[in-house]
Amino acid sequence: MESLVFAMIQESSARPSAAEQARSLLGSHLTGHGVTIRLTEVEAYAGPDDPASHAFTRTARSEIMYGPPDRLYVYRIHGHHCANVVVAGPGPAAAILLRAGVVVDGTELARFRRVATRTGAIPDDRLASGPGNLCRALGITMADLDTDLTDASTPVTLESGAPHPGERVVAGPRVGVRRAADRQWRFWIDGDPTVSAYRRHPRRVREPF
DNA sequence: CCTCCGATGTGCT
DNA sequence: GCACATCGGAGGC
Repeated sequence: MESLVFAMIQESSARPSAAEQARSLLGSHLTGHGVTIRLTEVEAYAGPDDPASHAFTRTARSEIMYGPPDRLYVYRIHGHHCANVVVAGPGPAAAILLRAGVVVDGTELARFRRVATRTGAIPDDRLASGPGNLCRALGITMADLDTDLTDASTPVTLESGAPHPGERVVAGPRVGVRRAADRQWRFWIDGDPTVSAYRRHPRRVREPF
């Protein structure tokens, strides 16, 4: 059986790129510890050919990206958690960073989790906006590292879906990355209020593909 | 052991 | 627009 994300791409018999698989994740439902979101913003990260990817240097941390697909890769940055879906790309390693979503179930629980870090009310469209906020809303921590997302008995699961009729998918450069900043590997649903604004890395470097 | 540095979020100017 | 809190990964020594 093919991987979850790969199975959603119907045309093309060739192995889909990380970017194609990222795009195909939009509209899918991700459930984490009682909260479900519909994905609206994702980014693709590849292997040794992608200087912005953790898999660019193969270490104990990035090893999971070289392993089987449909596993959850969680890492910490600046004190926050970020969640990725490992996919089987044409290269030796790839994962999709989950950047934002609309909460479709467990809204009260998501609000409760987010309130801990912020004063005052949080608008519903900000509950899972940004990779760190997404993880906090869904209760995703390092304890969820390597979760099999196709196993319904785990606290974190992924169900395939697609953008609603009429919704447009757009692409742009990945947020906050220093290297390979010209690669248009970020995908989002055009006009969705949960999608974050683009921010350049303070010391962005140009990189020939 | 030590230094550098982010796939970030928030608040302030 | 900018500053900074914050902390583990990675690599140099």
